Amino acid sequence: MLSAKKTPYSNHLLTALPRNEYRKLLPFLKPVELAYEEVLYEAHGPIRHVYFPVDCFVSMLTTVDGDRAAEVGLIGSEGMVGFPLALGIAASPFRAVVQGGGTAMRMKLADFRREFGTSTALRRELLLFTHLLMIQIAQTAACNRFHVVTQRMARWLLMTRDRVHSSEFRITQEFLALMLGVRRVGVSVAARSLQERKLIGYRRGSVTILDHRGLVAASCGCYKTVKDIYAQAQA
Amino acid sequence: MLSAKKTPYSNHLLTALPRNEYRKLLPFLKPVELAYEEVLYEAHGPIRHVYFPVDCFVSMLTTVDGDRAAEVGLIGSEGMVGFPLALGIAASPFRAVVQGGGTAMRMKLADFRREFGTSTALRRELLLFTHLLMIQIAQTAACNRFHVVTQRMARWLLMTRDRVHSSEFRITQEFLALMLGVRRVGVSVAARSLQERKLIGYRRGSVTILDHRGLVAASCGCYKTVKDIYAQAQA
DNA sequence: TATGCTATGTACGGTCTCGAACAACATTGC
DNA sequence: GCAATGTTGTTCGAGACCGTACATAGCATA
Repeated sequence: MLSAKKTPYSNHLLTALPRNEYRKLLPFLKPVELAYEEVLYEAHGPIRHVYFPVDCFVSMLTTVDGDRAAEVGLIGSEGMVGFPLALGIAASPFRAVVQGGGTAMRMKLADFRREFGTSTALRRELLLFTHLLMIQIAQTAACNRFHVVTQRMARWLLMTRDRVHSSEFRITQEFLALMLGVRRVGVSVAARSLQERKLIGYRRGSVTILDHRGLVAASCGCYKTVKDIYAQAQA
Repeated sequence: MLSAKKTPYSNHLLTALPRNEYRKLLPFLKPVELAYEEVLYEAHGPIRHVYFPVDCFVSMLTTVDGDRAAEVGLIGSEGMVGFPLALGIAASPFRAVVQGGGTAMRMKLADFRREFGTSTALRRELLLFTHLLMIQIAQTAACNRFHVVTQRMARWLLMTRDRVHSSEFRITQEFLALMLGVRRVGVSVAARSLQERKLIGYRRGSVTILDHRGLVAASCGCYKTVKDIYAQAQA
């Protein structure tokens, strides 16, 4: 563990609800510890619980050609894993894998459906979040098309930082390569490039962002574009 | 015009509605002719009308780095342009450009909002479509990462065929390059490759799919993956 | 301390795509 | 007919990334 104390952060979707609606949900929310690499949903698999990340975050992966996979979206405390339920779908189109281990608030499918049906505020929040996630995915599509590994890696590190609320986090180059859909060698080279520019530091299995602004400059505009849209929508 | 007669096709979202709900919408639906390259929404621009394509189709484009753009999704008669309204958002995150000119049913924003609020079936259909579009966008993200121009071009041609319900359609290599986010030269080479394999034919500004199955084989699996998901969901 | 296992570094030739420039051809209007 | 415009074909060197293989370094356990 990198920090001894629990982070004071909570889930943004929940805290944005009116107080009485939030109270109404509380009995059905159960804090759970999610472990690194834990699979919450398989691709096309059933959604039995929804998760509101608190200090962890989750990758959404799409598979192509049977085996290869690429990350299409990242969900942290700004959202909910299980968003397809907001569209009335109880199956996850993507594989959902826990990246940064930590706490999340979990709710059973049946409870969620009932509360979702009765809470206008929850519906509004969740549909807005789904909209934002869609934008993130679309930006990833364009980003994958135009930007080089180093830029995409910088973007990923920044997005992760925003979701774990920490400049240091555990991640191996191998895993990062899986997320970015490139060879580990590519990550290795990109990481060294960022390190030589003193933007990040890394040791076996963990990365530290040393120069946030520099890293933003080294990343593609996709980071800032999406972040600004999120910030504006959730203001 | 490639065909003298009007196609008998209609919009799937509308025809899937219960008859009485469809009748209720009819007074507010106005058929309009959409022209090639017409811009329905600017990126981040307001949505003043929604469009249910009948025999035309529309590209959703995301901009990066200020100028470059890439297509992230294609909407035809299986859906509705203006889907963000289903999520309660009246601004389009993407630029929406008419690709294949033709007919669409248009509805004013205020009318749509009112009907959307009262029709359970319309809500369900639209949310399902939004879910499918999300999957298409995510698949595009992965596809952009892993597949070469020829495969992606084959996929695009097949997706377009499905949406215009015709094996021949007007498209220049220049425009196709914009959609795929590559140079025109890349499209030129890919097109010739497909032509030499007798999968497509093309002349100045128009393409014909000669061998559908062969083209599917030449495309990446992304085409079939997404198509199967659409087919299953709309069965 | 020795032994594995995991994580990272480095090297190689090959392929795809890039940006740029120029040539050839088709279509339209004068 | 000619000129202007729009569409497609071809070439060049450069760069990014691929797949693969092998070497080194950190960490855990016995």
